[in-house]
Amino acid sequence: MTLSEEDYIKAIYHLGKGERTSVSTNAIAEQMETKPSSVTDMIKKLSEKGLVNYKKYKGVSLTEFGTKTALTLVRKHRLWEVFLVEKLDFSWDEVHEVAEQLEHVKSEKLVDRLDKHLGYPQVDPHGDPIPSKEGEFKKAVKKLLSEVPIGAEGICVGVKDSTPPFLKFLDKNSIALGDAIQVLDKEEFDGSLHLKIKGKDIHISEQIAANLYLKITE
Amino acid sequence: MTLSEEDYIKAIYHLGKGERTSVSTNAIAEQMETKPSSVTDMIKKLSEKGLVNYKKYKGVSLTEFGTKTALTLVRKHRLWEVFLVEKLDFSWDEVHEVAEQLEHVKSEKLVDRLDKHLGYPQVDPHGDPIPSKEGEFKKAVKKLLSEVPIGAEGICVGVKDSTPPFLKFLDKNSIALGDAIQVLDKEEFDGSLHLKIKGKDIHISEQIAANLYLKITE
DNA sequence: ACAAATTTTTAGATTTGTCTAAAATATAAT
DNA sequence: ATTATATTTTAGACAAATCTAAAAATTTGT
Ligand SMILES: [Mn+2]
Ligand SMILES: [Mn+2]
Ligand SMILES: [Mn+2]
Ligand SMILES: [Mn+2]
Repeated sequence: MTLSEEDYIKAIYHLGKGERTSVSTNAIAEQMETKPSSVTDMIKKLSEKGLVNYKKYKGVSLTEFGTKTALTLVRKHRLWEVFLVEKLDFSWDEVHEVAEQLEHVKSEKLVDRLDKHLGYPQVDPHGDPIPSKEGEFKKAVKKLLSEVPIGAEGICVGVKDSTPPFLKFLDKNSIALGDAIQVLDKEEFDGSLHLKIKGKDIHISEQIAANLYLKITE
Repeated sequence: MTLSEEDYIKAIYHLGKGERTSVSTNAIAEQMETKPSSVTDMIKKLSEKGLVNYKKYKGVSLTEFGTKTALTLVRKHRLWEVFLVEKLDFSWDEVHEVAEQLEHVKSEKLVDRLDKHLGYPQVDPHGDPIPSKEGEFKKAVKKLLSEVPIGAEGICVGVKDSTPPFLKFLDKNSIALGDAIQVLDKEEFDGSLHLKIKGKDIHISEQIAANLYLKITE
């Protein structure tokens, strides 16, 4: 498979939310930052190769083989992201572009050894699950911190309230996007939470919790 | 620069032994496993871009810019080779193909961080020197172990006598291609050598030393 | 239901990198 | 110095991936 074919397969996978749903030509074009006519050409090729199901004007979906291929790519992408953050001290938000290139390196041994080197991580730096070699993985969901059960673990991936006062509050309490968060306890009384963030225990009000998104797997 | 352009530049660099000597179309074609006509086409493009000096029928040589580009690629290639051997436990002889792909990943930060992660290595697993970010490096020479001064360090890269008896001898004494060797002492009396190989001290006769090639830098 | 708007596909062109076959040039042999 | 051989370049073609412009099919709105 060429680099381009691989990126199309990944795009179709992500647009279909990993569920082999039908995806439109225009949606793919937008995702790939290309023209719909180019997408049609590529879809035909992928169809020939048995990676997608395609009927003219009726959208496209991944075959089982296509899904397997996509999962292998997602696995590689996310393992490289972990490598960049854990081993090379890249930050959360600068790994994607590089992983987008590294994912295309062809060597099964490389991926296996990388996985081992990283200690078989389950999630990438964005909290997204890493498929196993066999293509199995837990799904990730994004929830408000206030709606998550005690014991939950995840990555802080967004804010609901993005006004300066709230962002400043987060800064002052050194809570940042990309941080791993664990919910230690919840006060029934006021809905406030005890968290563990980067080793430290902190306490936040329900109002804060209701404005932070957590990505959790399982 | 495209992947293909990069591989051509590297090929010209290696064929010219890093000395900006003139290289023939056929030599490049052989190295790249392609046809001379394809090489001519590519040379024209590289010439347009100021990477090579080219006059019809008169061969091609790297410009200063081309040499700088080649050194950057060689640096990346060799750093990835070190990574594969040191961090992912690849063996000496299986890293080249993968590094051939990894070298094309575009991210200056990635290379810098990789270099740091590896502890700023000076040579790759084949004993070849790794150019600095500025493109400086020591040259590597291949010499018989018997002709090397006391104190020399290098990588065992070949045998002069490749008959089964000699290879069996090496096996029995656990000397293998790719091993780092240091010459500790030489007996004036019989020319025999004291070596350090993979932490262990061993003693070999001049006859053995005269059949082992060492790659040493500087 | 039918016209209008949108989406998707086709037709034809372009760029990159490659190829084969033939022509041009350079090198070697007599 | 000619001829023969080898090397290099050109001419023309092709596959991959893209684009624009136009046609076809689908969806939407009334
Ligand atoms: Mn990619
Ligand atoms: Mn990610
Ligand atoms: Mn390469
Ligand atoms: Mn090497």
